[in-house]
Amino acid sequence: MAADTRSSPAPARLSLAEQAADVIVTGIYSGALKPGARLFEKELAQQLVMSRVPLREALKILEAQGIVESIPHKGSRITLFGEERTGHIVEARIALERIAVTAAAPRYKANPALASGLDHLIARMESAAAQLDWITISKADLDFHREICRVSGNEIIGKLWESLARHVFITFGLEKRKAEDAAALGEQHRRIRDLLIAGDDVALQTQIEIHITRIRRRPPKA
Amino acid sequence: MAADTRSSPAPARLSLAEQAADVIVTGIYSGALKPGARLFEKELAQQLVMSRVPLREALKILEAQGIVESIPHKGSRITLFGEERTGHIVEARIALERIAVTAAAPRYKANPALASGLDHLIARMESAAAQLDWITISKADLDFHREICRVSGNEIIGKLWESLARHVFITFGLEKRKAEDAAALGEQHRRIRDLLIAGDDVALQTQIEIHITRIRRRPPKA
DNA sequence: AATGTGCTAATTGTATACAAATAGCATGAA
DNA sequence: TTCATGCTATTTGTATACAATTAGCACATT
Repeated sequence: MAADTRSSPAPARLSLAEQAADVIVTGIYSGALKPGARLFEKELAQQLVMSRVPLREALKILEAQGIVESIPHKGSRITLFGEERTGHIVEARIALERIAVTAAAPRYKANPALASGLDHLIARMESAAAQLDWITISKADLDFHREICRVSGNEIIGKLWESLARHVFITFGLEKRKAEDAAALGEQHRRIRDLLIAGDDVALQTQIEIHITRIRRRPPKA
Repeated sequence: MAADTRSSPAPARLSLAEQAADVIVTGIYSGALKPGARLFEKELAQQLVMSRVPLREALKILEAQGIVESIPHKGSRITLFGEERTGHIVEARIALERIAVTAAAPRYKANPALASGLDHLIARMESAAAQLDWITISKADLDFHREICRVSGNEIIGKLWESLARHVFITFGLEKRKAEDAAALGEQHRRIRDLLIAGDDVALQTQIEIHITRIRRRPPKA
């Protein structure tokens, strides 16, 4: 059999608990699960077609990441995402991504071929933007930044990013979406890509901050 | 009955899984569990006097935080803490704590009474230092920085800190300990405390970086 | 000898069953 | 009416039992 036809089973690289965590987060993104809502284990488990054991593992993961808040013997609820929290997420994101690009830039400069990973994600982002497929846009956007973290080689930043990315993803779901925003994404990310290859750290720092902050206060003229 | 005599049971603010996670991390700190070692669920569970269910929840938490690495159907092992990783932890810590102090400083300046929380922790740190009680020193040290995160009001930073703090704690356990280091801790932290109340952000930024970096390259003269 | 194959033991993954704690409501007394 | 008390139903927490996957070893084949 051919080596990479990848037929049926697919070795399952993610545990059931992690898959459940993803489904829950996507549910929050899509609005099916609302911030502040209580999560009943039995109910959620049968919705996800699994028993309570792996579901509880998923809840523990999400609790460690701050997506869910639990009180022993009282249950879990989805963390509230207010104005203030959204601001905190942006702040943390800027801090994290600044280190990531600073560490990654020399590697991209030394080996520009690494940028192909970013190019693929930009392409995916743009094709999704053409159809206003927001969830694919959001995921590709976060994957772009995850890729930078990966290339940076700093695994700690990578782990922290995994937590933060879920928060960012959820805020993406909460935003009002405008077609013009989608159209601008490709250019935004391409600029970051180019600065990474150029290795211009100073420009990167400001560009990252603009890019992350952009979403909230957009220019008046559009 | 008197309101705060807090007799026997104590409402259990932490789930068994979270307690288990703490015990495991402390085990790594103390050297009982070694980085790279595989963790067998059955064995660990009976050592901690619990069943595999809450233990697995603990492992999921630790995996989300990067303390443990798991592969489905193959098991979990403690993440390796090499030179490189230690450096990454320091980098991430500087980035996180910089935002924390920047956000917290105005609050300390506006309300200096908040600093009493820090003072208590410094006191605990110094009394532990007098006896070279390293684990208490380490915990108080991290509690000091956790307190700053708390006062900053940024809950995202708080969550990320919880992950990072466990890494830092473990590196504390791996360090060679010298009495002179213990003696210097009080002064180090008191300086940060003072700058927070003064609200001097620029000085704080450099002081935090020095403080965090200190541990690794110490001055030649002592 | 080297390699491949099948069996067995060990380990992880999941479901079910049961214990403990909580919350809501009804009941009753002040 | 208001507050306290106790019962019941719901929900979470944990243990045990079983299924599925993996790893190691013996054995056979080339």
